[in-house]
Amino acid sequence: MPRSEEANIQIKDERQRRILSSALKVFIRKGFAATKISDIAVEAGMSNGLMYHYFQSKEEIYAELVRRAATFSRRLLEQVQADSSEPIDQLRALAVRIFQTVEQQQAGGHYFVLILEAMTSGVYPAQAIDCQHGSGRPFEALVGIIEEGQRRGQVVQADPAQLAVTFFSAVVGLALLKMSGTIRSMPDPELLMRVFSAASPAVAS
Amino acid sequence: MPRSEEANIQIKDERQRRILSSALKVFIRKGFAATKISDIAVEAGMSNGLMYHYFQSKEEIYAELVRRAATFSRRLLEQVQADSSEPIDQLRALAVRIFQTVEQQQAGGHYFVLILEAMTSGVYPAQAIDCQHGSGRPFEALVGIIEEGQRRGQVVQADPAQLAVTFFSAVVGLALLKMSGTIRSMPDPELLMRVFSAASPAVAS
DNA sequence: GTCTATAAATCGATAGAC
DNA sequence: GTCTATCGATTTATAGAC
Repeated sequence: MPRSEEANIQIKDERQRRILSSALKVFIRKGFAATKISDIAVEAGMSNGLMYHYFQSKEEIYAELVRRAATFSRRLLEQVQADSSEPIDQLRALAVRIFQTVEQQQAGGHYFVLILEAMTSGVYPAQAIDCQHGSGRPFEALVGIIEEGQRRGQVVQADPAQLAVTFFSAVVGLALLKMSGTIRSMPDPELLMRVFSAASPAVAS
Repeated sequence: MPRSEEANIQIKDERQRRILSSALKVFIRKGFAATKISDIAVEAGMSNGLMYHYFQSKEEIYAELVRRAATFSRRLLEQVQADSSEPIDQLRALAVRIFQTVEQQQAGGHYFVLILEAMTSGVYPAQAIDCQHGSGRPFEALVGIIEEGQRRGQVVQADPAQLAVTFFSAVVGLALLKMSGTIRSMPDPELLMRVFSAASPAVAS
C-alpha cells in the first residue's frame, strides 16, 4: 500500500516537527536537566510514550535542536555576508537580524539561548557541541568580518577576538533576558554597534 | 559546658561556609537541576547525609547563595559609587572590578553566573528572586548612574534602561563564557565602556 | 557531629493493548 | 500510530548507629 506509506511519512514528519518545536520552548525555559519528557509531551499535546516512537531519548531531541541551531546561525552569518559588501554593514545587519528574531519570539531567537546553554552547561550530549567545530564555525567567521572591517578603517583597532566575544556575549545575554521575560523589549542594536565603531570616542571628564 | 558549645558553633559555621562554597562551584558548572546533593558533598569532602544536618534541602542552599549573590552585587555597586564622584568613572570602575573578579575565578565572579541562572531558569526557589526586589535593587542604581552621567555630558544620550541592560547583558554573558571555559580570558573592559562614551562615533564608510 | 543504610519519590525508557 | 501501565534506575531526604 504505497498510499498509506506516504501518509505515514507525512505524519512522522509532522510529529517530529511538533516535538522539536515544543521541546525547544521547554528547553530554553527550564534547561536540559530540569526538562522532563512529560513537559515536552504536554506542550506537544501527545502522550509520554509517543515521544520515544519518534526519538530514541531526551538527549537525541536536544542534540537535534542544537544541530539545527548551529545551522541557523551559520546561515544567518552567510546571509548577512552575501547581502552587504562592507564589513561594518555586515556586522550591523547581523545585529539587526538577530535582535528582530529574538524580539519576535521566533524559533531563531530560541536557538541563541539554546546554543548558550549547550556551550556552558556541560551536561548536554557530547556530540552536540561538535557542530561548533564543523566546517562552518560561525565564531571564526565573525572574527574574519571584524578583521576585514579593521583593514578598511570601519572597525576600531582592537583585538578582533575580544571584539567578537564582547559582541557575542551581549547578544546571547540579551536573548536570554528577553526570552526569560526579564526585559520587555530588545534595546536599539545601534547601542551595541558602538563597540565596533572606528572613531575613538572622547569622554568629557 | 559553654566551652564545647562555642566550639560547635564555630564548626557549624565553618561547615556551612564549606558547603556553600562547594555548592556555588557546582551550581554554576551544572545548573540547579543537574546538580546532585552528592556532587556538592564530594566537592565539600563530606558525606551525603551531613548536608541535611546544615541545610534543609538543596533549594535552601541555592536560595542562600542567591541571597549572598544579591548582597555582593549591591555592595559592589555601593563601593564604586563611594570611590568615585564622576558617573563615568563609577561605570568604568564597575566594569573593571567585575572583570577582575571574574578573571580571577573568585566567588564574586561565580555570583554573577548564579544570578543569571536564577533570573532566567524559572525553576529556582520562588523566594530567591525576592532579593532583586528588595531595598537595594542593583539594576535601578545602575540606571541612576547612567542618567547622572548623561546630565553631566559623560554618557551618550540614549535610553538609560537600554544602556543598562546592554551593559548588564554583556557582563553576565562574558562571565558565563569565562566561567564555563569557553573563553580563556576576559576582554579589555574599555571595549564595553565604548557603549557608554558620550562622543558619537563616526563610521568611515 | 558524622557516617552508612535505607526509605520515598521522581523520571527516563519500555512493553503491550488497541 | 497512539495510548496506558509499568519497570528500572537515579536521587532527594531521613533514620539510626557510632
